[in-house]
Amino acid sequence: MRLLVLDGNSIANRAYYGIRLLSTRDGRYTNAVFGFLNILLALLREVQPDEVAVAFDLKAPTFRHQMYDGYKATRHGMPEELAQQMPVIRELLALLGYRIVTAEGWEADDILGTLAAACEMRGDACFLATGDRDSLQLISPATTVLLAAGHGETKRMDEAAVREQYGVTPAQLIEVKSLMGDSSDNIPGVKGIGEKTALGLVQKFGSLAGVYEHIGDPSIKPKQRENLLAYRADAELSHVLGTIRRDAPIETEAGAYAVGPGDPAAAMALMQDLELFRMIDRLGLRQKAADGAVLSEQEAASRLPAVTPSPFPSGAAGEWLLAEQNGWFAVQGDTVCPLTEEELAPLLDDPALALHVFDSAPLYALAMARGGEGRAIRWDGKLAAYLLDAGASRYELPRLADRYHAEAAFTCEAFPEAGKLADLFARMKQALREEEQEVLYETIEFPLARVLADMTRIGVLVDRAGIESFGEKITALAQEAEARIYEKAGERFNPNSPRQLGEILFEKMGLRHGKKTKTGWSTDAATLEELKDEAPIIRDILDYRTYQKLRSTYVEGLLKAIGPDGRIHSRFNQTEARTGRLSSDEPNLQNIPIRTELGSQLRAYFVAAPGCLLVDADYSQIELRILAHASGDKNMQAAFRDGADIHRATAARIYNIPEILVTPAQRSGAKAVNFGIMYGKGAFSLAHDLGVPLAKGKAFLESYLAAFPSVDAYMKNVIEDAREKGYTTTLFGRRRALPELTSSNFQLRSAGERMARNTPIQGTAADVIKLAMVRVWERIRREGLRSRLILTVHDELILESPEDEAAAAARLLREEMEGCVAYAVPLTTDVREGKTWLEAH
DNA sequence: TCAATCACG
DNA sequence: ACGTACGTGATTGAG
Repeated sequence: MRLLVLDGNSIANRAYYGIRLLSTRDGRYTNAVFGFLNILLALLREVQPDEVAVAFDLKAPTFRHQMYDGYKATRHGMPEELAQQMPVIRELLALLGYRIVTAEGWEADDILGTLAAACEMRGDACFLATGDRDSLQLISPATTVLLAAGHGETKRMDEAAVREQYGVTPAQLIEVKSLMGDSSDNIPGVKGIGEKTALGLVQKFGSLAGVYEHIGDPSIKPKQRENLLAYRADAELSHVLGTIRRDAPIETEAGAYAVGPGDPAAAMALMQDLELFRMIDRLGLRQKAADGAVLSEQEAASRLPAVTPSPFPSGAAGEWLLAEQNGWFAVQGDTVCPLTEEELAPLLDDPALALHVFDSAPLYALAMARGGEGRAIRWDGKLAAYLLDAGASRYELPRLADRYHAEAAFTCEAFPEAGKLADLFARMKQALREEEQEVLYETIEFPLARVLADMTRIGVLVDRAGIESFGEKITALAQEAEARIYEKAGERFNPNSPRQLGEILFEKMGLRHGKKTKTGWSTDAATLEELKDEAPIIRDILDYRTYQKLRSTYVEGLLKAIGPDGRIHSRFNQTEARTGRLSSDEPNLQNIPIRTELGSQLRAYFVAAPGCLLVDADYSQIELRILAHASGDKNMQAAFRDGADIHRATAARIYNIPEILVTPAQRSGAKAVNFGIMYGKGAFSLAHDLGVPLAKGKAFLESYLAAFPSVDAYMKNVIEDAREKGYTTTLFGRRRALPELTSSNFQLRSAGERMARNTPIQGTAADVIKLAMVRVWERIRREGLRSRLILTVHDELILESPEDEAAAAARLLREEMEGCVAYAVPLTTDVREGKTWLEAH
């Protein structure tokens, strides 16, 4: 017989802190629930128990509380985000058939101790799962502790492991703790005695009592002896407080904790409500719920026409749904037709068909690869899903079906039955209408998919030989810097490893360390920059990092990505960024260096095809202009009209002086606030960036907000509005859910507030350039031009144009970009032409 | 697989 | 008292 006992509170705590905060669309937190189930599944796999008990603390004061009032007084209260999830965890466990054990006035670890003792009496094996090291005292030949380590992993602790780690027996851990105390449990211990000393004493004298029997022993230092005698009462009280009890009033009979059938259907419904769709299958709930409902399944089957895959009918017409689920399937009514790519490609431009698809991007790519355009594609469920929840990490049919409660049972193995896809699509269309995102969908998001597919297909030409020779130069520079590093460090190590680098700089060389990271001292550029006057090696490390980055990410990364046509065909992802921006990958062409002279040389190798020019246009200060418009701030709007230089004009308004008198420091201060204001930057970091005292940073921020009062009001309003609604919107109606805004956790809430400030601005800028892209692409086509849209970098569009067409293309680009919206301040662009990206930008 | 770092807007 | 700027993607090292 094997009994598994979980310390429910402790495991929930581990689960909560081990997994980033997850929430449902309507803002209920689920990370602890999810993490708890993860850990439970791992435990079941490892222990293979015959019985399972889950112990929870009851909130009432415990037995040990009553004995010592201060006990646990300093333990932090459970965060609200976790507290909310505790009853859910308990409910779910019960629905899964597990027995929950509590006892009024007793703590979970006392229940663990009691069950372990009962197992020992019977000769059964007991496994205690907890994150609390106190439970190690319960270890015996029959009792093993599985210490939760995070990420569902556990560390198996038995007698040998305790002896190896602490050099004492499990029972002696109580003696150790009564000497050293435990501040998190408010167990006082003996002042001046820490873990090392306590372990040493117990190893030598066996127990607390043994220590006092040999209090005169010469190995005890006089100061320690004095403390031991002075705090003897604390030590003895600690011994009582630290001993886990084994006599809690709970059921201990064999068989009392057998796992019951539970209620799989209700458990599944709860998991769906919590949007933990993956977990449903991992727990095998779908099967169990189905087994329990055989009758209704049969009834359902008798009502629905039996659906068998059939070939796509020749001459088919009208609306078909199309989605990929281990192969492509077309669906119409009750008909389901599997399709190979060969069969599918011609359908994508069939004038008789209207295809409502899930994920149009690969379909456009397929159509274009065969010379088509994908004209039959009329609607894309993946884009709808993105607009309905930009926060989701992935968009997949099975989980969407669950989320929208389409009466679907999509599985990963087979395509859903006919009708279910239609149900899901209909619900998403309805939701788009209700959220007033239809216009955004119709005019921007849907038509953009084809534009992006076209950009990927065309790609951008690069000068391979140029990149290679740049690479050789950089490699040589990197090797030289590396040699200087080894020479100055006096040894060889891997300078790419922040850990090894930290050891050299902060331990061996004794440089003062700044911020810490999770794994050691930070060695990032900002930290090293502060040290560069203290040791010459710093310059070499910073240089090495620069060269290494250029070589690995850019030179090697780009060379790997060049296609047989000499061009790089990056993807432009439409459902990745939560603000509505596009992202680019394989390779990312939106982070090609420009800020340094050396790095920007790479842009010379992005070139126009022979006989062509690159025509590059970028919006000037689009986000600040959107802020000026959205806030309605007349002063900021005037600043944009007044000056060629917005930061100078801003400074002039802050100080109420003519632009000509603005000093460089005033201008750079204004620039920093202009950007900081959109991100929710505080006085602290503003002051830090400007290198001025905190008070000065504060004053700067205040004068700024006084000079632009409507900006101040707008920012406050946008946060408040998002808090009430639970989401924020762009000027085009794009949404982003922000459940963080109602968190009781200061850090989370603050982060939410910064997102609420920034998303409407960044997102609106994304809406604008996306609209411009659609218009540019369609106009080029309409006018029969040979220019092609090839790149976009957030506020920048690049065309590749035949030389004789470049001037017209430049005009078109400017007109469409500047003219696609009419805001209170004009959106202006800088347009340039050149043979390379370096020249054109 | 995650953390640290750094490239861009 | 908190802890200090939004949004991405690629590479590297290390558990």
